[in-house]
Amino acid sequence: MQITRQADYAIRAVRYLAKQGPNERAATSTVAQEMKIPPSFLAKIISQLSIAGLLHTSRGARGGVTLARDAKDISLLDVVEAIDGPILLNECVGDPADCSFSDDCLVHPIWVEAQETLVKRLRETRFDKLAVK
Amino acid sequence: MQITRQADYAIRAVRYLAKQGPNERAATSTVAQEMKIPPSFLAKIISQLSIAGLLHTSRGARGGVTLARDAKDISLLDVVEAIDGPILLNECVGDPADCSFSDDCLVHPIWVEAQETLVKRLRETRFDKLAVK
DNA sequence: TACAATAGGATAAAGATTATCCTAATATCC
DNA sequence: GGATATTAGGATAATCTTTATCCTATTGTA
Repeated sequence: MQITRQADYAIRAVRYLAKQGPNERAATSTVAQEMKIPPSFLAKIISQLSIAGLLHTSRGARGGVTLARDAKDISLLDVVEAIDGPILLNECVGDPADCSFSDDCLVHPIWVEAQETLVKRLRETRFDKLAVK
Repeated sequence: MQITRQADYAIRAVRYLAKQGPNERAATSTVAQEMKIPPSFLAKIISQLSIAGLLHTSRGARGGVTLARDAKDISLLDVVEAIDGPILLNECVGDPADCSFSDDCLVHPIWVEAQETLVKRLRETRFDKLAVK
């Protein structure tokens, strides 16, 4: 019942990028150093965030990473789900067909509601408020 | 970001026991069959729930399992934490010393609050409302 | 052309999860 | 007392997830 360390690293990286101007680029190695993330691991994470459309990357000398959109338009949920996949408190919430008790299971709606509350909270939280100072 | 299947099995088992009278005992094998849980796996789970003080077990012929207290005094949180350990949305919530950014990390309070909300919801939910019909 | 940077594949160690099986202990019933 | 039913708990193992590292290829800049 925990986000992975990868997701935490991803959050750190986006926090770092959120303090930069939109035309500044940071090298992965710089972000890694500043935010205490294993550099070769961060490369993978940045790649995933880029595939998810949250970051723009550019190669070559003077290349690097920027946010793909304004920090206020990137949520904690965006970043966590880009790395860990959809938040799911219990298997049955994603696919009620899994559960043989689906019809009369009184726990199911509890998980659904608790999950919605959590997801909502993470979706409301944007990186303009989380940026590294 | 998911409870384990073990925790889900534990919830099923407690749901089953919650429909019994306080002096009825169910054999692990019966619970396993009714709630579709691998029997030898359930034995371990029941053992943990018993250590956690949620169930009473008795050996020998006519032995079996009962709730250690009234269903209304057992929460979803009790059962989940007995199996999966404390709910922790991110490592840093449990031990801020882990995190080198503890002082000025703007994400930390978000995790704390979201976790508290989730925990509260699970603590409020009692098995008298969840019992198998 | 040299250099700086990301892209992405292969590999691997460690840990968590999901079980199964066997023997021991213990309580009940005849 | 002996047979039987039941939990207790240790050993084992397969599979998956997580957390990385390293190497080569590609690409952009000066």
